[in-house]
Amino acid sequence: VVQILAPWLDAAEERAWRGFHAMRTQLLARLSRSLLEESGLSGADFEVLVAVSEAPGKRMRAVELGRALGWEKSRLSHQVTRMEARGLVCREECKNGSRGAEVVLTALGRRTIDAAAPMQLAQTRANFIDLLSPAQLRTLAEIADIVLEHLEADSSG
Amino acid sequence: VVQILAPWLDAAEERAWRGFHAMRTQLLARLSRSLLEESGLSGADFEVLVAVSEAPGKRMRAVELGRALGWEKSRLSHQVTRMEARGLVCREECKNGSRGAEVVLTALGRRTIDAAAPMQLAQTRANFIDLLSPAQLRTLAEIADIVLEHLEADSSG
DNA sequence: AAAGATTGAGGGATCAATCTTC
DNA sequence: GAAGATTGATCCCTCAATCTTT
Repeated sequence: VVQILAPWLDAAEERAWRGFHAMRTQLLARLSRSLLEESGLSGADFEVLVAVSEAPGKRMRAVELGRALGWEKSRLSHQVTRMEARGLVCREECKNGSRGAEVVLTALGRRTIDAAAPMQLAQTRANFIDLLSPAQLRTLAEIADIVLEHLEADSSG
Repeated sequence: VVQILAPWLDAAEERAWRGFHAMRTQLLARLSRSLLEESGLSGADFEVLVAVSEAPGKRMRAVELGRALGWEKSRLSHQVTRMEARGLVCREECKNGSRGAEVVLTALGRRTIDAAAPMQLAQTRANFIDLLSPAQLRTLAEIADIVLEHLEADSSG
């Protein structure tokens, strides 16, 4: 979101913030581009397929899926509509009680995610994980924990 | 882009990658939401206003602006069209030679960015920078440098 | 009314095609 | 032809409104 807040940040702060901003932007662009080229999937498609393919029975209630991904229900609904049109998943009525739908992986969806996941992993390693030392990875995880904890506390408190 | 690549990542790698992914997503959501609520600007609006407002004469050639932001020309064109409709910037023909347009900050654009920038800085501090130690900021900057250098080398080589 | 889900509109990002000026 | 810029199509995301079932 931010570019130049320079006058009010010291040099070290600015370097960290700008770096984070640029890395976030460019790494995401790289990974989502390669995913799209190699597998024909958007990042959102991929996340849905991974979540559903790991669920027992390769099916998941829509409301659960939304929670797992941290998505709004309308976003999930639109996304599933697009993916259903392409044959990657289908909707089925929930077994017990008719309130709620389930998202079910199709055979095509299964094949697609099985082919895409190893490639995406390789890209993630090559462009990120394997470039960093164990200490750097540890610090990054710490940073994420701190920031996420703050965001949660702040929104629920 | 990625959620669960767990089987092929060790615990430390997974923690760092998942943490980065979640932090990237949620921090961006928080900052862009507060920017929109407080100033009526999207992240893209903000970046354009900051860049133009810092240029000499509060004006900037479109091609330069695109380079500075790392945007495609069509993205910039669409964005400027929307911002022009809202009166935040306007287009003018380039002084020397008629090839190329300039994007010029309007009085409204000036007022808007002057009001928005301090709030956005405060949000960035409160939700990110001020939560981290100098050592953590330093490591994050290092990580960003490594990853960005790799991405550049990889795309140009 | 509340929970689960869908829909439509509108901003946003990317791609391919186009147009103009040099 | 190449650089600078615009346009239209399409997908993605958010919001507000709606619909259904309990």
